[in-house]
Amino acid sequence: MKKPKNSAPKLDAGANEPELDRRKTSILGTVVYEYIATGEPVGSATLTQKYNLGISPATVRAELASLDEEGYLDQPHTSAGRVPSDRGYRYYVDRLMLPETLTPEEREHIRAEVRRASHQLDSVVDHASHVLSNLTRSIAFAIAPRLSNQIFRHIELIRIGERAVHIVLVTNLGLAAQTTVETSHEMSADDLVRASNSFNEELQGNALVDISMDALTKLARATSLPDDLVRAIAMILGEHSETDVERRLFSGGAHNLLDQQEFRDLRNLRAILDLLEEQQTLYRLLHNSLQGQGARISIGHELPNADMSECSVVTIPYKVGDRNAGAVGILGPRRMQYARLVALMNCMADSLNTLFQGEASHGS
Amino acid sequence: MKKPKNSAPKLDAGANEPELDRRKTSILGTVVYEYIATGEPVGSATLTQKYNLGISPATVRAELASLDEEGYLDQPHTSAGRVPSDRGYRYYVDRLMLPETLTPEEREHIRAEVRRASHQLDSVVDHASHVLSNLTRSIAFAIAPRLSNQIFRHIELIRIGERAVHIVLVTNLGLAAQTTVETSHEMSADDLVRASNSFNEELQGNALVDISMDALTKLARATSLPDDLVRAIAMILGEHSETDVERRLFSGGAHNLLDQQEFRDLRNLRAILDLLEEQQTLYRLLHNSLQGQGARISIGHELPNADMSECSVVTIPYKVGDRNAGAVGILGPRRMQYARLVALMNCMADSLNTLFQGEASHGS
DNA sequence: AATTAGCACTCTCAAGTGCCGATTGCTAAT
DNA sequence: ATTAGCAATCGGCACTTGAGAGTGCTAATT
Repeated sequence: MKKPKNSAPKLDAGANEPELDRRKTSILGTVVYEYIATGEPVGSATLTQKYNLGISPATVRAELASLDEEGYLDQPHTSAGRVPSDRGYRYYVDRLMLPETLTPEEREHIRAEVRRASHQLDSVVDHASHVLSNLTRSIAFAIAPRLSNQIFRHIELIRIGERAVHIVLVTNLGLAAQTTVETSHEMSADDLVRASNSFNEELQGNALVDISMDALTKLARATSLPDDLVRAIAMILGEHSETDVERRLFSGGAHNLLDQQEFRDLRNLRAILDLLEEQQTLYRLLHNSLQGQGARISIGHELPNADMSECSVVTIPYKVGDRNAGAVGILGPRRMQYARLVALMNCMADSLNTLFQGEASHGS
Repeated sequence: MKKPKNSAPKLDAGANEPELDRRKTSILGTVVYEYIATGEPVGSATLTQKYNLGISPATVRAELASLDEEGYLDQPHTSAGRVPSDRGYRYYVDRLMLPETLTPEEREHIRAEVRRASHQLDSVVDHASHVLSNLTRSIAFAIAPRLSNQIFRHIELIRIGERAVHIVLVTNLGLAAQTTVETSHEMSADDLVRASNSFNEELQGNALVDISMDALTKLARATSLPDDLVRAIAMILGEHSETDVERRLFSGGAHNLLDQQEFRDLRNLRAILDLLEEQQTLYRLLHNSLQGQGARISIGHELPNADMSECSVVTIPYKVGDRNAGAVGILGPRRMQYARLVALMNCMADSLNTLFQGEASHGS
C-alpha cells in the first residue's frame, strides 16, 4: 500500500519518517480511511469487521497500542477507539494516500467556472475561491497573480470627481488592477486623457517589473501630473505591491464550517473566522507555497497558528507564463478528504495555468 | 393576541394598539429596558429592587400577569421571569423608547468613514455597512443608490482583451458602475475610444432615467458597436437595472452573530447566514423602506421570514438629491438597543444624504 | 514467538433522581 | 387596592447508576 507522491515538501517529511512494517501500515491506513469517512474514533472491532485484515481484534489492539505509542494515533479517551494524530495523517498523506481522479464533469465544471470570469484578474481569483469552497464545503482562499511579470498594455485615468481619479490598469492578462485616488488639485478630463496617452505610448509592451520609478517620474513631469497621482500610479504598477503583504486575500465558504462537526464548539469557529479576517496568516501560507511546486499539505500543528491545530490546509501555486504568480488554498478540518482535495486543487491550478498561459500569449 | 403588520408599522401600529395605563406602561418599559440590558428574564423581585417603582413585588406580579395575558410579555417557563414579546417590543419602540443621541465623536466617526470611500458608489455603501456592523456588532446591509436619477458624466470603454471590454460609468456621484463584457467580434482600441467619445458628447448631462433605448441604439449604429456591447451599455445605464431585483446587496459583520447569546444554537445561526447569502429577503426589506421616510423597525414575526422570528431589523432610506435612492439596514437579535440603533441609522442616513447631496451639486 | 480468546477494567454517555433556588399565583389580611 | 405570606411549580445542577464501547493484560493456543 505504499504510495508515490505529488510534491516537494512531502518528500522531505516522508524521508524523515521511519517506515512502518507492512501490517502497521495497513492498519494505520485503514484507521485514517475509516475515520475520514465516518468521523467516529475507530476501534479494533470495527476494523476487523468492516475490513478484511485476516487478523483478530486482539492482534489489531496490540498494533493500535503500538501505533499509539509511536505517536501515529491518539485516543480521545480510554474507552474510545483511535483517531489519527498529526503524525498519522502525515504518514498517510505522504505514503498511503491513493491519488484520486476527478470525473470529466467535475474537471470541466472547474475549467468552465474559471473561464467565466476571465479578463478580470480579481474576479477570476475570487470566483475560483468560491468554486472551490462550494466543491469542498470548506473555506477556500486565494491571491491574485502578482503583477510583476505581466506586460503593460494600457492605463486609463478616469476623472470621477472634481479631485478624484480612477485608475485602471490593463495588462496582457486583462484588467489587472484598479484604484481610486484623491488628488490635491483638480485635473481636467483632457489633462488626464493626454497623460494616459503618453503613459500608454511609452510603456506599451514592457513587463511591469521593468518599469522603473525613474521612467514614471520623467513621464509624469512631461505630462505635469500631480505628485499624489503619480504615486498612485507607481503603486498600482507594482513598484510597491511586490513587497506588499497587504495584497488582497480572496476567500469564500466560511459558512461551510458550520456543517463540520469539529466546529460545533463556537470558540474554534470564532478563532478561524478571526483568522480569515486578519488575512495575514493565510496570506503567508499562500505566499510560501509560491516557492514550491504542486499541492502542499499542512496538518494541524504544522500550521503556524495554534488556533488552527484542528485544521488542515492544502495550498497550490499557479503560474503566469512559466513562473508561479499566485496561489489558492483550502482550509478545513484535519479530517478532510486529502486525496480528493489534492485532485481538485491540481485541477484548479491547471485551469488557472492554462487560462493565464493562453491570455499571456495573446496580444493587443 | 392581535398582531400588527409590517407594511407601515411604526405609526399605524402605535395608533392601533390600545393605550396601557400609566403603571402598566411603566412596568412594561422597565421590563424591556432591563431585559435589553441584561438578557435575563425579569422577575418581580428584580424590578422592585433595581427600580424605584413604589409598589410591592406582589403588585408587580399582578401587573406582569396581566401584561402577559394581554400578550405584551412572555414567560420562557413557569419559574422564570418575563421577557418582552413582539408586541411588547412594538409597544416599547412606538411609545416608550426615548430617542438617544450620539456623542459628537461617534457622529464624526461615521461621517468621516463614509466620506473616506466616496467617489465610488459601491465602496461607499460597502464601507457604510462595515462601519455600521462594527458599531453595532450586528449584521449591517445596504444597497447602492439606484442610478436612475443620477446624471450621466462619462462612459469609458476599455479594451481588456481580444474580445473583452470593460465598461466604466461615471455620473455626478462618481464611479457609479462597471462591468466586463465579452464581445462577439474584436474591437480595436481606437473604435472603442471613438465610440466612448460619441456617447460622452451625446449623453453628457442627461439624467440616466432620461436616456432612451432609442437614443442608445442610434448612437451605437453610428459608431458601429456590436450588439452585445450595446446591450451591456444599456444594461449598465439602468434601462434594465430599475426592475432588477438582483441589485447587489452589500453586507458585513456576520461574525458578530457569534457573540450574541441568542445564536448559541447553530441552527438559528445557519438560517440567518443562509438568508444573507440568498440576499432576496434582505434586499426586499431595504427596497420597501424606500417608500417611507426615516428609520423603520421590524420585530420578530413582523419580518417576512419565519427564520427571522428571533431577530429584529432596522432600515432607513437615504436620498440622492431629494428622492430616496438607496437604503441601509441592521439585522440583530430582537433584544437589540433600539434607541441607539435608530440614532446610528439616522446619523448614517444623514451622512449619506449630505455626501450625495454635495456630490450631486458639483459638476464636471 | 506470534497470535488469540477471555476477561476485568476504564471511561463516556444518557437516563434518572433529588435538591436548590427562583419565581409565580393565590389567599387572606390590611 | 395593595400587600405579606406561603404553597406550588419548574429549570438547572449535581450526583448516581447502568449500559455500551473499547481497551490492555494474561494465559492458552498455534
